[in-house]
Amino acid sequence: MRVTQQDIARISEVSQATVSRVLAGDVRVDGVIRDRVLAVMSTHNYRPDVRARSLRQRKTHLIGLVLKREVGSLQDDPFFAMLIAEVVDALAGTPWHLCLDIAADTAKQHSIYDELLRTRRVDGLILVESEASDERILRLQQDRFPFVLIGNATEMPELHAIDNDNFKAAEMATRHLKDQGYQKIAFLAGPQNLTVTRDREAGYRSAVDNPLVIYSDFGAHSAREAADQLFDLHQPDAIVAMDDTMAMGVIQAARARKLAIPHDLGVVGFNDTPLCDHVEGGLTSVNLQIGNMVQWAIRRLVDVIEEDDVFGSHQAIMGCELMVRGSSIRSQR
Amino acid sequence: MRVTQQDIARISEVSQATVSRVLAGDVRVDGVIRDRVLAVMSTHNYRPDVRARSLRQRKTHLIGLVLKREVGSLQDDPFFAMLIAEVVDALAGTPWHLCLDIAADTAKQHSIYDELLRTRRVDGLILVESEASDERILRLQQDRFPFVLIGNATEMPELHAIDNDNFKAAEMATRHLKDQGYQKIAFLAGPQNLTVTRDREAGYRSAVDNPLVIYSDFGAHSAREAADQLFDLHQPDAIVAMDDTMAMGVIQAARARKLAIPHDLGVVGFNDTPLCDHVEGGLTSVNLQIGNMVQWAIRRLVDVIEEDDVFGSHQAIMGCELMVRGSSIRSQR
DNA sequence: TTGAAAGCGATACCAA
DNA sequence: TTGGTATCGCTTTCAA
Repeated sequence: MRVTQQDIARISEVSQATVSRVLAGDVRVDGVIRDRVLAVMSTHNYRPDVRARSLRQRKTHLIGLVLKREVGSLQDDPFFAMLIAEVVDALAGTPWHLCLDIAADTAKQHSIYDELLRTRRVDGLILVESEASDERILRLQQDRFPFVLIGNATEMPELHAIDNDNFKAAEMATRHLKDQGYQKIAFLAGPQNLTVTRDREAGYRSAVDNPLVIYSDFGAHSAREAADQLFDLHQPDAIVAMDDTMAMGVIQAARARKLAIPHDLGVVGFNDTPLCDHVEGGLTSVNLQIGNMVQWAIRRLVDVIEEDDVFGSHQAIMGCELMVRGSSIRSQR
Repeated sequence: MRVTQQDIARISEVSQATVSRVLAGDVRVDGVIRDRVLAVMSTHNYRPDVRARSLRQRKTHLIGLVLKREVGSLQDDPFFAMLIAEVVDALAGTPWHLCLDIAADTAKQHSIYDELLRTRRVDGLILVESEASDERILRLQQDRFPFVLIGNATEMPELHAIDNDNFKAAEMATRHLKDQGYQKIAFLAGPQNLTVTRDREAGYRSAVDNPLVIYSDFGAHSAREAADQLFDLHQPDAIVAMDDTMAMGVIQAARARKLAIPHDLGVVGFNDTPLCDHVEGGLTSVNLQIGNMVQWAIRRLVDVIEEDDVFGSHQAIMGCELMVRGSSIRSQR
């Protein structure tokens, strides 16, 4: 059997309570006793059982992240890779750990939320790609489960949330293409029901005279099909895509038609993923500072969890930066 | 306060033990009582507390995966993205959840193993990129912690492990280039101390007359530098790279030198990541069936955990397939 | 400063 | 078939 606090107490000839105090760093414990207990702990390689501790302290030190994606479609999405990487990085060295799940559809997501939160598997949740008006959010809020949102929550200022200035980001990307001399700039949007789509579309529209918008699912494949439609119907000379993967779809479609980038077609993506450097000449992309957003979100979430601060609220808007690369530099030609 | 089993018992006017039995689906419970209890549970939205259950059952239903990477370097590695995606996918719909951590160096990794396993945070561990001879493995084995290895463990047949036939995979990739008429095929290897490097190097050497090997760290950047060295010193006309990201480094170096792919340079990578389709013309790559490996590993791990089957052992070798794309098709020219 | 004892919320054994 | 009760390993009053 594994060694418990009870064992340490017996061997150290003190009470279990004292061992617990030593573990907690309680200053009231006599120095001599503390050293003795610590010595016994280390010789017996004792480590407290987090399961017991979780039960007693009502805290698992686990943070949940539920991805909303078709099973199997995750690998093709550098955004999620970045997101996960950033979360894991932010948690490294802290007492917090990440519990990662995936849910294909909304129904599945509901039950995962239940499994994670109602069963108290995790202490809090990071939500991405959720709509603030989402029924789930209301429920979490109502049950006072700690969570933070990465995304637009301006309509519900009482939520903890961080978002990009997606309007400005899209506007910036579009203006850049305009400045480079592109005339007919299209916007390859994501699913229409997402606020992130709506925000960016608005930013795009504000920068262009004759808006040309097409909606598409995420992923290179859907984007490629949408781009083909755009080429067939409207012959744009530049495309702002909702993310780098979709921009890759555009580039694939362009290659198939022998459209030269950036000469015949300018392309801008979002997220500034490693993909951008892999494209020949480079893919211009809007860096959304996902790392900073994640760090903010986690810090906020931990605060809420620790202080039971479910009522106070903060929201933040993260800045963004246009990373100009070859795919949009027409002026040099 | 949240509703406990005690509450359900009181409201249903039965003992807590009976509620527990209903929850466990114990057939001995009277149908009428069971229905009553279930009704009360559902009206009160009761969900058992996994923390209490974990303590009592000595099982958290959490599986640990510790990534060995510099903090911040994860995003650029589609292999890990695939790995994580596959694990999450494989776990979706099961009672198991993933606990994901990262450790920069070996020392950190040690302490994370301790934190995860000795504290009983997870029930078992999936190890990747570990060497079978690794001291950590001996310790885990000695402590009889459930774990499976994704990697070469032929030297320790008592371990649970699954691996590719890396020798054959590299041999296949190299022969393919030879068949395409490439004369001077170099091998861009990973860190020399990894068995995966050694296995693939051996496969490469077996297929080539004048081996030309250079070692490099993982990642596009290091690979690009290594490729530059190769070009400067040996002018190979084809390169087998240890993974797709490194192959991207090779491609970047080739672009800078105006080497046309596949005409002047043939390139093959490993892992068959989404990257392969993003490269113009496509990147030929060895598909290692990571999904199947992960599924095998998890199935095995769960078996070990559930049946306390720490002694019996199985190892498996996964097949592989060369996915031929444009980067290695010289013959058509 | 230390120890005894009461939980945390579940499971499972032993009687009835 | 059901209820009472010990137990999982730890934290935290309450006394001493």
